[in-house]
Amino acid sequence: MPKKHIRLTRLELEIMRYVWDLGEAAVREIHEAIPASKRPAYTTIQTILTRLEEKGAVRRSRKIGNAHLYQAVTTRQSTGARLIDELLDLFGGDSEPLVAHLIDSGKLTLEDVKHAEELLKKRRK
Amino acid sequence: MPKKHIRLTRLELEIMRYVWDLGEAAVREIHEAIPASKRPAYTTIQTILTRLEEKGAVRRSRKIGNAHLYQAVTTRQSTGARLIDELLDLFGGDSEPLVAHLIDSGKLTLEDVKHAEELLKKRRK
DNA sequence: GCCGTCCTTCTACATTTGTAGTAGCCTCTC
DNA sequence: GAGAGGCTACTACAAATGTAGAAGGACGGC
Repeated sequence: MPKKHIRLTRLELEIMRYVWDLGEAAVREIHEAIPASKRPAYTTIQTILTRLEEKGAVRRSRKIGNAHLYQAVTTRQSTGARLIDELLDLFGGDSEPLVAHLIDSGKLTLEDVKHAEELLKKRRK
Repeated sequence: MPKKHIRLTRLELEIMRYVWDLGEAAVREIHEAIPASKRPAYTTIQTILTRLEEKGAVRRSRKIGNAHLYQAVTTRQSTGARLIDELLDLFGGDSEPLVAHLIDSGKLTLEDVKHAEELLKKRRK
């Protein structure tokens, strides 16, 4: 069975994004992928990856040369789902404010909505 | 001008929820409003409120007897908006996965979607 | 086979966060 | 106006988080 919940910190989440995006990543790849302006030291990334490994969010998949490659264990979906649920709590479980903000900030398109509607109808059956 | 960003921790956010819900709240009110099973010590709430005050998220509005009443400075909306945006970053700015999860977990109704659609159409003009 | 690189592993440490006790100051009630 | 009870202000401290240096091992090129 899957781990209860893995609580990731902001920085950990930030690093996870790269792991998810890259599929499989070495410390150096992640380090270089981070915009120079906010790039932490190489060893900082390493430390975080080690902690992520301890938390069970990533695992070492294989080695290339003497470098480890890390791979996500937790999916972006499930991690995101938890965060969304937490966010909803903030609004007492009502998703309306959330959707409203997405629209206000132009992140939710009409197309997205149509798609959502379809999903909903399909689901209803 | 408003503070750059106020970064609230999980517990702080939890407490803010009560402040928002109650409009104006004393430490004791919040303390009692929290379900006994997860209720921290009275002074813990107090500490958090003091920190929230330092961060500029709440302010002391007035006193009742010798107790301070706290009031939110930051709105639930703006705080939520920031969190949503952070969440979106996780998905590379694509709100689809977010909406999909809302639907999967039954939090987004067809009615919500219709409403969103209207908003969008209005906004497009 | 040797050397420079690069990677890992360990260790360190300041801050932030969660959690709460203590002491003393008000206030309301007699 | 004296006492009880509640409230605040201070202090404390462990754990989590962000951040990184140092030391040494291994790999690839020559």
